[in-house]
Amino acid sequence: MPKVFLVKRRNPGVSARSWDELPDEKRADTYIPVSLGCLLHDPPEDCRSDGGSSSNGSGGGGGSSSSSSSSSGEPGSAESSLSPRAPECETPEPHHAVSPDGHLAAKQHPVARSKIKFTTGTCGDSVIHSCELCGKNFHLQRMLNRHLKCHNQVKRHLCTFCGKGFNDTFDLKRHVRTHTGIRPYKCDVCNKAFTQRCSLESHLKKIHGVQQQYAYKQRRDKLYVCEDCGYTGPTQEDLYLHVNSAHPGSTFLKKTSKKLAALLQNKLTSTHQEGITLSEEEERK
DNA sequence: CTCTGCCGCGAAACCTAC
DNA sequence: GTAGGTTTCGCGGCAGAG
Repeated sequence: MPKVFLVKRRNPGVSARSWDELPDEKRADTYIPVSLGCLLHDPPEDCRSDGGSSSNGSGGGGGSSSSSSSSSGEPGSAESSLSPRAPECETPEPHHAVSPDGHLAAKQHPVARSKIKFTTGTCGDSVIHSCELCGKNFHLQRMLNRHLKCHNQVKRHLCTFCGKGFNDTFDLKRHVRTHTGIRPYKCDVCNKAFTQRCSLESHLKKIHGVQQQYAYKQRRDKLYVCEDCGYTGPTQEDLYLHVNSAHPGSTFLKKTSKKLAALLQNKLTSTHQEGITLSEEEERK
């Protein structure tokens, strides 16, 4: 990645990974407090409902980014005023929870990183729905609705390990891998493993010179990952069978839609039956 | 039709070798 | 200090579930 993008001011002499030990005024101006204290002390329903009081500011803006802040509506100023630093509820201690499979949680301190990206305010030609907060336009109302979540201080999906909040379940799921150490994407060449596909692809390209055969934004073959043990399978059925046998109490099984579960169970029993009839036939021989 | 989960992209922050 | 690789995550697009 070109260093030209690394334009954020850093707090001299202080590792960003110990920001949570510093008072806010000593942090970089792009710091977004984790507000874990609030998360831990406030009733969860407050933190998890949309439109509630402030909690986690990450993603809500308030920082500066050189890359994409341009174009209509002065998004930078809009977001800055929108998201002043949230009232602090600092985390003096990492939340040492234990994951369902016994991982000691939060060996690392929770990290409040400033990942503020400004939107450009442009989104195609047929612009209809406009965000009043940052000026970004959307061609569909539902896209605007979803976008509005990113301005919301309250994150609906909280990490059980460190308390960090996310707008998206997948973002949370992806984040949790940093605690569980599950790295589903393995390099075939050197066996190094990564938590995200793009990390693997970046590695393959830079280290091994392997160019991906996918077009821009083309979806890759889905990899089904067991978040309990890191097992990966090529199909959902494969993963279901694994979880069913290895982690019967897994939330994955509860979350799997009844329709799909029934489908897979049918398939499972039918293959089981096939196996029985085959063995019976072999016995007759 | 809306909501939600998943995806890929891009970028900031971090790490480490030199 | 610099360069380059890695980690992490914000967010728009898309597709499936409800």
